[in-house]
Amino acid sequence: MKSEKQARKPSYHHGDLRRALLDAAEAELDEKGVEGFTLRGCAKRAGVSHAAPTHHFGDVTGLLTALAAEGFQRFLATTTAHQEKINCVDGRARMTALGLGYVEFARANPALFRLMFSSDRPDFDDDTLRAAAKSAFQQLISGVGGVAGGDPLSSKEGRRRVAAVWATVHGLSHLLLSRQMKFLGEGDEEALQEDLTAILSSMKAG
Amino acid sequence: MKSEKQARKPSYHHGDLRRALLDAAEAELDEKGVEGFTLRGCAKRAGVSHAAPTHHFGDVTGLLTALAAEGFQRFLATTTAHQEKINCVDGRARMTALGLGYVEFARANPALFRLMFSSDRPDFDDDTLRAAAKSAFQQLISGVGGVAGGDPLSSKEGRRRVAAVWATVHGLSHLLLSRQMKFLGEGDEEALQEDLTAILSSMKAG
DNA sequence: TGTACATCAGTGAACGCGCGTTCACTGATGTAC
DNA sequence: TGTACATCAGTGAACGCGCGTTCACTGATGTAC
Repeated sequence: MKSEKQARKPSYHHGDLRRALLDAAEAELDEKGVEGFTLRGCAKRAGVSHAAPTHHFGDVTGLLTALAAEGFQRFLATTTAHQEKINCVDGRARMTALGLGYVEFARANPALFRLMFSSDRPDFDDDTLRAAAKSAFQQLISGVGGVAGGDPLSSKEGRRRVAAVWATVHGLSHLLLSRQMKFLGEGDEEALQEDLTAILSSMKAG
Repeated sequence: MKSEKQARKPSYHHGDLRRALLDAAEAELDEKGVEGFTLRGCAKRAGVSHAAPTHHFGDVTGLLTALAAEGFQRFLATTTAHQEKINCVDGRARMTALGLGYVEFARANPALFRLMFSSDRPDFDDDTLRAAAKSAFQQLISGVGGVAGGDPLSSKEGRRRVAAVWATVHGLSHLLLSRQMKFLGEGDEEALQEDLTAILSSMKAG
């Protein structure tokens, strides 16, 4: 069994390099962007030789795939937390909370968001990543569509409603991240929250 | 003066390499994606040595910047054409046409769209690119906001309306391009057009 | 409690590759006289 | 119309760089006896 003293002192073995590499990869991604991400930079940031990640992720695609999968898990946790926070059974209120969670996740994790939604570097055929993404999408779809009740994807109108809401939150996320929608919120965090809530609440989705 | 015969026969000088390189860059972008784009691949595609582009664009950033700028010009032309095609003065109809043009441009020029909206490889501080992007955005904002009349950005409600519509068309574009919104249109082009029109028309923007 | 040994998780040197860029050059073109 | 010359727009070889990956290795750990 590993004592605390052993865990603290510098050791040849890292302890939890997998975790450290995922954290480093996210930081690297934030700093360099998806396009500028490198395995070597990531290993350096984690304080290990650049060959070390191989033992945990195989190659650079493996690392980015694992990171994206974790991103979808955290995404799901964020939207779920937003829904639970309002503690309300009203479908429209829950939909708005979900949408706010979506945008919040993007703003809190810009690089991760881009990796998950706008990059082709991860392997989206990977089982773990597929499953994580599917869970997130399914919650989104059912949550958003739940305003009218039933399976939203079973009717043309339902699909259109889901598409409209999803597109709105996705577009807001992208445009806010790339700082193209500068006229919203006017620099004030509270004003931005108000604007987002108003936009989502006013959607004709029920 | 250059005769037609001279223009046709292979020559040491290209004739219009600048144009050819922009076309090649777009094809290269389509095939390899923004992340996989290289100057060398682009030059090869245009049939010139990989040092040739330097004379026209300086470096790889210069080429991508010029391509993005041209993208915004074509973007503006597309949305304008969509508006003019309906030949109608009704603000809501014009807004819908604008939105359809936006999505259509993205679908017709996926790689270019990503370069313009989701990449950091072009130099967005470049004067030409800034001007082209500004024109496109301004037409979008005034066109979308024009439903209610006046300057949409001068009131909180106006800004929110513009944001909602812009986010919707931008989000639709992204999600359609990355094939994440598979339940829309159901593979049929006509059905997709109907869906998009319905979504845009139903927006509470006036 | 010791000891031998298999396995795990790192190191660091080396590899080949494709990249953007630079450079001296040269063929083609346009212009002055 | 001819000629000299400057400029333009290409070539192709060469450069250094950082990248991902491979490899033999070694220190650390866990386990069987």
